[in-house]
Amino acid sequence: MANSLEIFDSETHFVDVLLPVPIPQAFTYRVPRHLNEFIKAGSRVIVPFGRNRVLTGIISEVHGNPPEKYKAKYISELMDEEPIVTASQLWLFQWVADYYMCYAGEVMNMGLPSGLKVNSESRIQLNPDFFEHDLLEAKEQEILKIIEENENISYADLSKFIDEIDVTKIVKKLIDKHAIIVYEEVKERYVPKKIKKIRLRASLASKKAVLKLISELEKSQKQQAVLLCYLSHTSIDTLEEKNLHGIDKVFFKDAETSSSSLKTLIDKGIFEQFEITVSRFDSIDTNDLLEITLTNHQERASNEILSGFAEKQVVLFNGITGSGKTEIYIELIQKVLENGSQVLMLLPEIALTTQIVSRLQKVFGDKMGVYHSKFSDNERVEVYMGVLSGRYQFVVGVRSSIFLPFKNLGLIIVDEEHEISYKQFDPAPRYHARDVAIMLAHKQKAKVLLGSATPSFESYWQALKGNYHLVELNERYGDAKLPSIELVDMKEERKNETVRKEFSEVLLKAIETNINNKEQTIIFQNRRGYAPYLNCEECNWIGKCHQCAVSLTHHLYENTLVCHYCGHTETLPKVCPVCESLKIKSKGVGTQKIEEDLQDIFPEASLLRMDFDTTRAKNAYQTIINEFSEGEVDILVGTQMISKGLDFDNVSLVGVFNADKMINFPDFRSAEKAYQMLTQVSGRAGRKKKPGKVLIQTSGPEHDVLQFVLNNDYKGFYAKEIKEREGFRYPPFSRIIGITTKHIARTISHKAAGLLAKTLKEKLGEARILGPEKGLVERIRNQYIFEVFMKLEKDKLNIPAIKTFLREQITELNTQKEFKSVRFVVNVDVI
DNA sequence: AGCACGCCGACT
DNA sequence: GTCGGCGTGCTC
Repeated sequence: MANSLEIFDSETHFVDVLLPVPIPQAFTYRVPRHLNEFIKAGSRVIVPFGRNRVLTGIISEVHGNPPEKYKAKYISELMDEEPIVTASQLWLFQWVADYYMCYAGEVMNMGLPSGLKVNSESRIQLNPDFFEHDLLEAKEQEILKIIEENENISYADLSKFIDEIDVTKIVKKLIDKHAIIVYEEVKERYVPKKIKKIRLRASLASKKAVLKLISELEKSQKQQAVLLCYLSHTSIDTLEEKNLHGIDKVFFKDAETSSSSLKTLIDKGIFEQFEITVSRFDSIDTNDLLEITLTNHQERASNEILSGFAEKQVVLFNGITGSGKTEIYIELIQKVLENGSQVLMLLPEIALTTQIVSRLQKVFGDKMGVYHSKFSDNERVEVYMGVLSGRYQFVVGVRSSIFLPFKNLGLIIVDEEHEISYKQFDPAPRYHARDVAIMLAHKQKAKVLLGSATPSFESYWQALKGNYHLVELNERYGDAKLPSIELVDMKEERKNETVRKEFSEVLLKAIETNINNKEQTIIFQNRRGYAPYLNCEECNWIGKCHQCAVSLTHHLYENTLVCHYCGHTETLPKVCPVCESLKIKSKGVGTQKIEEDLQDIFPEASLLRMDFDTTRAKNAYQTIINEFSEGEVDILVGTQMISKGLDFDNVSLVGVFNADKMINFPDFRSAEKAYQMLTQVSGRAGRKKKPGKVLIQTSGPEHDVLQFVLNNDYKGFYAKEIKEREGFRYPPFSRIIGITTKHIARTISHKAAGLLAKTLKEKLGEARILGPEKGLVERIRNQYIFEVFMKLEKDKLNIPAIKTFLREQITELNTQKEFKSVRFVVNVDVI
């Protein structure tokens, strides 16, 4: 109907466009005829969306079917001559959306660097057909005058012209009266990096001409100096050829020549200035690349991996910490690159800024692209486009680099495969980079190497079942010894009253010895801030966040109370806000407190702290690591950040402050996580010649996780835990889908979760549904949180069908007026 | 998700 | 009276 008056022929094209909005439907736009021959799936388009929004989208399909129920709008602009998104990426966006129960547009939004999207800015224009100026109020006239004088002014600039607080309101009135027109100006965000260069006018670029010029400038000493500076950077004998490229303008500045003289020479037409586009990444000298040789053990492991790939798509490489996994990776990467295929190596975010990348760079030079979240938008676009053009055949990156435009991957390496940071938690898509990597590799017929010293149960289980090939390496590199691990029984120490500020005597003695021996110590406490809560000893008041159901953490240096969930910050009260008592005390221990206490106990020692708070700035992380590696620092206090991919030669002691919190966390995975974390942290000790020592403070030394860590017995630990998992049908025997309800009213959130759980139980049986339970934190940002979990056996159930059913049930609940504003967040494979 | 529209409280 | 709070609905 909507199209009844329009005439379409075989030359009328339509496109389905992926837009960065969480809406299930496809959006169909019409293609203006002049773009017909240029339109391709995978290219970016700018489209009007809604009343006056302008968005960048990706064409997912070109077709000739006019939509039946509405009139398609026209594309406003085609941004690319050639697609910048590959067919494989389009497929992956859809696969991730289906599997993780979100929308392809959301996946696209996350997968593309934001520099590839456009910025739009509202600009204002006079309406040429408006003549009723006398009908306007004074204020409106005033603003209209400014617009008249500054044609096409932006909204933001307009408010700078006038003190009026509510410019927008008056502008709105002017729009209503048709005095002005507002439109969206769109511009690309990516800005290529340019440098300014200087060269001689072509006719002067010869030895003869230049010599003449030098003598002509005899009277203008400063200008002559500029010219001589130029010649010192080129070469007078090959001037004609060298002059084409010119020299960087900064060279003149570095040589401290007069900038006004340079300008004069440019104005006289002797020099000319031009710009070239350069890469944002420093080029690396490719003549000086490092060669690596493998030890016998590494050689054997490498060969086993290769023969594993002959049979299986995925190889799980279980190599203990310090076994030199990186060298083996390098060897494999080189082999795959020689075959002309691409390689992607995934690293957990935090490991990426460090030593491993610089090591890889020494081997692969600038063939290797690095994709990291601390890069700027512009830098990320350059890596993206570098992969697309084939300039980077090898990329090391964080989890989102699985969405880069690879065309012929031969190998994906997922290092520290067990790391839970591979799973994106918020926002959608809540994907697991390792699992998506396996899917992507399957699609591109590539191999996957999962590496870990403490494999996830999922992967180890797959390996033992024979679905993955398993390679193990139990030798440390060189003569490095595994650290000796000891438990410190805090109950015992408390009884003997040897505990000082929560530190055991054993640990303090060990630190002291270490300081005296000029060796370094790492203290691990997985809690940042100074103290986890503030408590009034008079009335028992506890500082809580007003919009989340958690206590506020005391941060000493900032003198603040901070909510670690919503980021809310307030200044530390001097007296109790309830009873005005002065007896308000910090309780519990965070990294700041440990740092302070250690400084107290060892006033001579130099300390560093590494946690979320000290590593916010772009290079802060690197700075701390450098400072610590240089060896002047005695003790490094840190959260789990310190456990990832760092090798310090001089660390001979690792102290784990409180192991009990990790072990007793209410989650079926807590033992697995605690084992992984303790093993990783222990691995930081004694990487070179010195055998390291690890001291774990605990009040429950008999706990079997600790016993397994002590004996470095991954297999024993796995064997015991997997039985329990099987008994309770927990992963890897099942898949868990979590559904979270969020609402400002507790009862409504609870009721919605309850109803959903009820229908799911009816459909799938009581045993498969857990909950609803209130969230681990009951309220975050004023939203009450309830959770329902589905435990679905992989082998018995049709999980895609269950997902569809779940989606329908959520939609159904959202149509009921009581639950209209309840937010349902679905998390497939919750961790 | 954003953004506009629309319907009720507390204020110059 | 009106400003502006956020509930509701729509986006090709």
